[in-house]
Amino acid sequence: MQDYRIVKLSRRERQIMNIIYQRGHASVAHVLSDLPDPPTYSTVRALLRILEEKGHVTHEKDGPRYIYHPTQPRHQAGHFALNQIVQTFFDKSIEKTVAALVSDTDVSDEELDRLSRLIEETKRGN
Amino acid sequence: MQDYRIVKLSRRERQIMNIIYQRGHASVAHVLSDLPDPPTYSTVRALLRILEEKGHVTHEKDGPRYIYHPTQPRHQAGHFALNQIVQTFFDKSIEKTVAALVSDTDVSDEELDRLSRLIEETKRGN
DNA sequence: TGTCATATGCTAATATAATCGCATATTGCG
DNA sequence: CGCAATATGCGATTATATTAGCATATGACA
Repeated sequence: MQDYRIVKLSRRERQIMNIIYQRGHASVAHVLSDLPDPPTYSTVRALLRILEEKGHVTHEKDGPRYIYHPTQPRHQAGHFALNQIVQTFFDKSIEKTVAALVSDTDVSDEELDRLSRLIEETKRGN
Repeated sequence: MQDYRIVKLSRRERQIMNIIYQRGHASVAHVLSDLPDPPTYSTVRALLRILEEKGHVTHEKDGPRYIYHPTQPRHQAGHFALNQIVQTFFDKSIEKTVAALVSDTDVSDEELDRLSRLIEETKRGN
């Protein structure tokens, strides 16, 4: 995986990147409001500055404020993160991972139907 | 989720926990051999000591050496980590997550068949 | 049984992360 | 226009993580 840098993030950096990925993009105020044990506004800005220096995010101006975007596309980061989980907790088994996903909470029958269809389509694609 | 503490792990702590979860349990030497940019043996021991103080691992004696085990069960930690990913990168959608899983690499038709069966069984369980 | 290889116990130093404060700029609006 | 609210720029401090070294114990085996 090209962007192995993501595993080197510190605790706060990681939390912030998660917030930005979850929202797609975010202002300082957004990040602050989503952070657990939130520090001050200044602190968040400092961390975003560092993340930008390291190349994990960029910012654009939206009127008076900065909006931060991840540099690595969401789907790519998602794939990477997901593979990590599969390796670490599910013996590299997609099946075990899916089992955990569907066993989890209230997965509706409609959702399960969509999953069936998804897998059938994948089969045909092969 | 009860064990929200896991998100507070530092970079090295996280790496070490991942190794222990991947292996199930591990000695200092195991952890050291799996760590990227490996530090010294002493360093790994210090980190394991800290993880034990914080309650993330325990150790048992295996002859002359310590074997470290996670305190939170693997499946539980896996569920938690997986949910985080689903929330952060896949809009809380199980379907999108599974799509990423099966689109990824070389998923065999046999694997896809097993997935189909798994989902059918889940439906019946509902 | 003596000795080498490999453990742990404990302590201390250094590097990095996390935090905040003050000065200054910009926007929106009465 | 002028002012309150909300930004950013920059610098400095404190907390935490990361690292390593030395002394000592334990096990395997020639």
